[in-house]
Amino acid sequence: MFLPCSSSAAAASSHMVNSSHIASYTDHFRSDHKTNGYYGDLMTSTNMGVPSLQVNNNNSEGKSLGTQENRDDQVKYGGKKKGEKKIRKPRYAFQTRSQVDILDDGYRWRKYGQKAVKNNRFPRSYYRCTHQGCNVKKQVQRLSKDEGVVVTTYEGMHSHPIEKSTDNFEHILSQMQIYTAY
DNA sequence: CGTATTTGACCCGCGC
DNA sequence: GCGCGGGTCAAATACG
Repeated sequence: MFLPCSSSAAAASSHMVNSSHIASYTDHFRSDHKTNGYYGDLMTSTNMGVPSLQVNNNNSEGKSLGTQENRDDQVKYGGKKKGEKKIRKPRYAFQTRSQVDILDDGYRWRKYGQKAVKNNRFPRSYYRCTHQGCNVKKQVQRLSKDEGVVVTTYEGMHSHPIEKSTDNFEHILSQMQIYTAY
């Protein structure tokens, strides 16, 4: 995915989160033996190139939900998709410690929703990649427990190049810390 | 004026 | 069947 080059994101914040548990995003995955390790690789690539950042491996169950998705699923709630597989799309979450929720990863995102999360006084924001034909989604939410922590969940994979300069991305990398890869 | 965000309504799966 | 929680749409609005 992103992170085209290894950047010098050594700037670790003074505080870090050990008790983070992202694993809750792997809620549904069991079905479909489709499990191609494919997405696992994807995930691995998330923390690629980023040297010296602390990977939080406390969540022993960082499984890579193996279900695949059909990309052209324009499911508007008027007409369901072809009614094929009801498999879940894999999602990948990582949390960062940042003051701002909107971490610019180089892609253009259009916000399409915001919902309050239960047991969380902060809302969750839903974004979609604006690139034509790109259905990648992401959602961003903040932990109510520790408002300094932002959880970003990606869904899908970009099939087009990044639109913005990576310099900026390195810049944001220097401000955040990735704790979990999967 | 075109594009992005806001926001309530709507859809859906699930549990009771 | 209904209510709830999570996710999405789309009209209105804000913004450059």
